[in-house]
Amino acid sequence: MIDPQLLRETPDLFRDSQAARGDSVELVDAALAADAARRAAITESEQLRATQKTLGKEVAQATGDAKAALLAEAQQLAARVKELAQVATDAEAEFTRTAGSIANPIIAGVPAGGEENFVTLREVGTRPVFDFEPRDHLELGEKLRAIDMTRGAKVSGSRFYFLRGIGARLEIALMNLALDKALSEGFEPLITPTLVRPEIMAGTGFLGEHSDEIYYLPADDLYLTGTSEVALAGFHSDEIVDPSDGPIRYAGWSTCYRREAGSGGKDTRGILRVHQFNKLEMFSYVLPENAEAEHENLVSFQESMLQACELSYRVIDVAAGDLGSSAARKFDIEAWVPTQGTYRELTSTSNCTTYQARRLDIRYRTESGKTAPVATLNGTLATTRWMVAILETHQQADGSVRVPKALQKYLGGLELLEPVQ
RNA sequence: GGAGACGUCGCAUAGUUCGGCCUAGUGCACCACCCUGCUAAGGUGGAGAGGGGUUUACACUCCUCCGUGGGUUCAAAUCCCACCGUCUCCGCCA
Repeated sequence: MIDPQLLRETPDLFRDSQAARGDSVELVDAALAADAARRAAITESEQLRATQKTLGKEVAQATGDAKAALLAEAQQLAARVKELAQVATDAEAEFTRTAGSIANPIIAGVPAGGEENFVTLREVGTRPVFDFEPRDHLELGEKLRAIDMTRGAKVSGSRFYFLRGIGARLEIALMNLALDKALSEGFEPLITPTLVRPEIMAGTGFLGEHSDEIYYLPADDLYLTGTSEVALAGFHSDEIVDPSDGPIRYAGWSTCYRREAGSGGKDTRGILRVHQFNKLEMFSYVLPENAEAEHENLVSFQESMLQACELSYRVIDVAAGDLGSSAARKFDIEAWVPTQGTYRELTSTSNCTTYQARRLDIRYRTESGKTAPVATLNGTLATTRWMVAILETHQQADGSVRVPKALQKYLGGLELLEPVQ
């Protein structure tokens, strides 16, 4: 939810943002009109309500004929109060509907346009060069007996898989490397629920544009989360928190579920795009004025993870039209995937400013003692998908895979993953 | 799944019988000041959340909030219904 006061004071900020995203600019004017209507309706309704309360007290004290007369008057007034209350409720709902569909205004500098209009901020590391024909991650995974797609499909359908043996160990190692990184940066680890209530799902903004991406359990009216961001944002919903001494940081470890409804036929090979995977997610609650600095922090933590995995990558500033409605800016880090000859997304980190917090009612106390919404940020620290880049980047001619130094201690000192006959 | 008890402004509680004097009282904790020869005690005052109006701001003022959402009524913390949550017992179950 956007800031209604900011909307009133600087509507052009929202018009420009909507335009850069390729969203409706007219929505801004509709919301402004709805806001004015809403406030007028509230004022009228509340004034009449005040009259009714006064009259009610007179009724209680009156006796006899006077009471009967007052009662008749009060009855009529009650009907009118009810009408006006309904008008106010409707006006409020209309404002919520229009203003609620306006996306978080983008931060100055975010490139306008769609998916292809991203700006590359930097490229880091050297792309691997092979003197043999490199194998893709699935072929490597099968040779190492690390990934089993066939049995995954047998048990659960397409886009499901088993991580097996060294594959299972490699994922756990990666997750633990990420967890230690998170701990060293002051994140409190949380193992989160992966089934959440509708209001939490809606509060994080996933029920809008992404609703067909989400698994839903109608018998229980619960949603399976596609990221622990949902639970981490809901963690402090309806609370007043204190980020005055620095960011409140959580690292959420969870399995993630995605329907991949709109991606039929895309990335069908291997574990690049699957229905279920594991992820360590960073989440920060910060003072609004510190949000951009924290955003840079999260990116730097991610970069150190990619560097620890000895991957070649680029950091991109995602274009406005490719941002979720909650994000005011998003940086993705994409790793070089040799057999695809391109970069693929391994992390994503969004600055949601106060947009998400306003919807989930997460506040802090300002110095004057008032409450105000905090800013929230989230970003990936590791996921199952990283194994794609790790396997392909560090492969050798015989199908073995070199283990990045930083991961070795999480694999009992293992330096090389070797094919299983 | 069955039976029962419960849910009040940070915490703890009063109020619900029988609707109006609840503008929700009290204690603890908290903040400011005062007093006090000192990590204590005492005194005075302040202090919940959300939203309107009016303000540069402060202040003032009005409305809403007693788990959530409906309903009855001139009037609901209080009566009715549904839902959510917590606890106890029983049943079932990795």
